[in-house]
Amino acid sequence: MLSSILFYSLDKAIRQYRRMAQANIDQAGVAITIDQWLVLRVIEETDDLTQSDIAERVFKDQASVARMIRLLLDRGMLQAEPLPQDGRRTRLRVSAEGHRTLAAVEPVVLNNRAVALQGLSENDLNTLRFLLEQIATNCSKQPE
Amino acid sequence: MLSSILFYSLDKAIRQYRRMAQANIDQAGVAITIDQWLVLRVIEETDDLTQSDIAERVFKDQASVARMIRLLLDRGMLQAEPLPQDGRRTRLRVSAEGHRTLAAVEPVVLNNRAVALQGLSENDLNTLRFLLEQIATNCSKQPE
DNA sequence: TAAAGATTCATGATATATCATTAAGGTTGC
DNA sequence: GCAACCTTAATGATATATCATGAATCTTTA
Repeated sequence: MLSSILFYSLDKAIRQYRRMAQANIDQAGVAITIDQWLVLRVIEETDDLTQSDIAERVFKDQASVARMIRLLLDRGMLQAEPLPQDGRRTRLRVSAEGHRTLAAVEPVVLNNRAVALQGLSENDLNTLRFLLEQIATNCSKQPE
Repeated sequence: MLSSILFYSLDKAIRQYRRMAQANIDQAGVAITIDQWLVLRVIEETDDLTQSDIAERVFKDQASVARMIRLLLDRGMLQAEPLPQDGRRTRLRVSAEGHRTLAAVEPVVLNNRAVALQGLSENDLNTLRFLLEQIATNCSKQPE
């Protein structure tokens, strides 16, 4: 039935996109995953977020974000300094290496999007976004 | 920009759906993940598939499918018999326990879909599916 | 029919998803 | 000022995603 095909299509679209996107990043010679890239970009944009804040923005789990941040620190993309006003946290900043990586990924991401959305009009995109938001809202409304 | 919001919405919709769906399955007291359920259903529908065939149908990787099948076997949802005509493969069949599980999950899945798609018309669903398929096609066309 | 090649499945490595829990550090209320 | 409570981050456990590779088993072909 249609509704089952729908979720299949949804899953398929996002997976194909992720595969293509990651393949293109790899091929550009940049060593970062899409998910790490997303986190790095959020930190670049807004300083001074907690892991939970970041998780909310990238729509992931705090535990996932904690591990991604650890990886980004290990790879020298991020730097952490202690925060005097709160001993639990650190202040995260994108390092020079991190900025270089973001700059290198930027055009690849733009190209990925352009490729993925070929043949879709502005109007299509708006429709799509509206319907997807509706689904997300429906799903979060009913925690039962 | 719009295209970035789009992929965010796509990601969000599928994640919210999966969270809700899994939560409702858990709450129904059935011990299976959505992904395992999907594989089990494919095997129920069509006997005598290779792991790669199954992977293609559920849009996953052969390696992922191999591990899910192992789990389903361990949990008694599936049974495997050797195939005389091909020593590499086994014939997978849904066990009685597997059938019980599928039956228990069925109404939950139908309800999940109904909840997720509240307020969307038949026409909306068609539009959505068409656009998502377009994106998937765009992404798979360009492996570069 | 033997060697080369293809298919099938399993598994290692690394990353992510999710839930649960822990430990440490803040905040509040009395 | 201390006890109860909340937040923050880290981590364990389990499942999945992906790529790569290995091993066993067909299949082809010369």
